[in-house]
Amino acid sequence: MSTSEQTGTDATTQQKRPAKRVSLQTVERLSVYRKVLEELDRDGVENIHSHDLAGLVGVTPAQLRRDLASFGTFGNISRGYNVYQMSRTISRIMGTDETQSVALFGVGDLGRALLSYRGFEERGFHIAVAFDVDGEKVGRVFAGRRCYHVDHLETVLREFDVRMAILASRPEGLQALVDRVCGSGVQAILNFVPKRVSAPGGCHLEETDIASKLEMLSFLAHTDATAAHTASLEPGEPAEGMTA
Amino acid sequence: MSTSEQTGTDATTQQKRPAKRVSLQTVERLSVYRKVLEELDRDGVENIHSHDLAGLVGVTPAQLRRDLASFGTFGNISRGYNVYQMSRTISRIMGTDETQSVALFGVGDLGRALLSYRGFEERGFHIAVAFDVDGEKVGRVFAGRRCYHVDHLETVLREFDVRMAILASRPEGLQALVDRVCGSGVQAILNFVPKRVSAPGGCHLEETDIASKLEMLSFLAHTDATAAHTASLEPGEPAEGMTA
DNA sequence: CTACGACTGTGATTCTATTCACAGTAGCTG
DNA sequence: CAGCTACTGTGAATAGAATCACAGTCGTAG
Repeated sequence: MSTSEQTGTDATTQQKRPAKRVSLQTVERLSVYRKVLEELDRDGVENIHSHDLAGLVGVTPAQLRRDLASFGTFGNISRGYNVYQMSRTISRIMGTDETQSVALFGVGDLGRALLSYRGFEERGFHIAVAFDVDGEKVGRVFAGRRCYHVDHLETVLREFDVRMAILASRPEGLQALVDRVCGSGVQAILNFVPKRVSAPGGCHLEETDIASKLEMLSFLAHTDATAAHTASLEPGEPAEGMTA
Repeated sequence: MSTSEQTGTDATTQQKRPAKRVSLQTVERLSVYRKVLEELDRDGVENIHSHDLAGLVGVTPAQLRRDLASFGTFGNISRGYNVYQMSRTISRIMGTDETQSVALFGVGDLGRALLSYRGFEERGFHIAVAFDVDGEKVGRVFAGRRCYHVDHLETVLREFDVRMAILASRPEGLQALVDRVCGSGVQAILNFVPKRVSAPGGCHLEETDIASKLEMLSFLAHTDATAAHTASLEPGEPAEGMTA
């Protein structure tokens, strides 16, 4: 939403490669493909056809093929896609073929959980440093990562060559934090704090509101508990006047 | 995908109320609207126009109006929408106007973080019970919630009248767990475990893969670091042969 | 060596979501 | 009380994503 501005004033107009514009939904699916492909690779599968892989990840074969085709030609006809190769290629597309340093802001309960989450390393991310404002936490080491005071983020971020950040702090002053972080070379931010912030141009920001997911699920559960998939309000409440 | 079948053979063909089909994206936005509306309500704002609210949440006024209109008529012309009323109405639509009991599976780092997360209660969710398989954890109380052994989930879930569940366990045997949970009256599951599972009919399942979000951000950061928004593969790697 | 079967990549099509734009109306002003 | 302003709700238009369906190709089998 905040990441979709970008006027089409692309300098290099005459490109050889397809260079299509790729939707975020495609990228999201790519991530799933890669996850499944790695499992397949571990199981020793070498090649797979589009409709088999599509079945495993829960999309249509056509969609899978189109997703992949946005990045060029992948598959060998009548042998399908090479599992290992394709997994590597997707990693390269996403920039996760080499481990990237990530900074964590906020060493509360969630922050600590993220620090000890094993899933990041094997997906190409390494939380290199943590930040907090709490004097109790600053200076300590959590799961192998030192916690610095937010005041020094500019220096520390550059020192560790951090390009991505995760926000798991208190909501107070979050926007100011985002601005500073973006100003220090961070290009992408994953925000767990349930507070709306916006990133300056050139920096991508992704919200992850856990409670919001629950709300969606609650809606789904409630709606098809009553009507099958039609949601309407009971006729008794058109939200009138009440203007104090 | 699995929730979009439903032929239009609606019994009550002559409905007064709109009863349109609502997309998940709309619901996701509703959740954001409500969050912002509650902030506004706390700040004492009583009414707001579509374009002001739209500006705050980052959508177009037209989209906001249409989202709301899928559920009936909300707004007072030339006074806009009543903040408090609308917030309540959205809660009612999502079924979060009354607190719902949620079960947590897996009391690892993430599970404990979720247990101590304060955001749930104020959004209408209460993690009532926790489950684990670890003998060290079963029987203990975490942040006020008792941890039961997964073996007894059927009894405990019914006892606490749980309709929603959060998965934060180990990936082993996850599908079996999902099946049992769904068989015990749970209608919606939020899955944090990075493993693909499917829910039986009538039960909704939502994936939340944190690493996947980072991958998306990594992609975005890498692509507009090179070309503005066009992503292509370097010409050197068409993923040929290599079939061992 | 040739003919067949099956798969990928992609133009064309359908379906869905978003935006535009305006009719209709509530409140305000003089 | 009449006229004006500015808003909502919604039909129509547009943009975008998913699917269909087939041309072209590769491997295989006889």
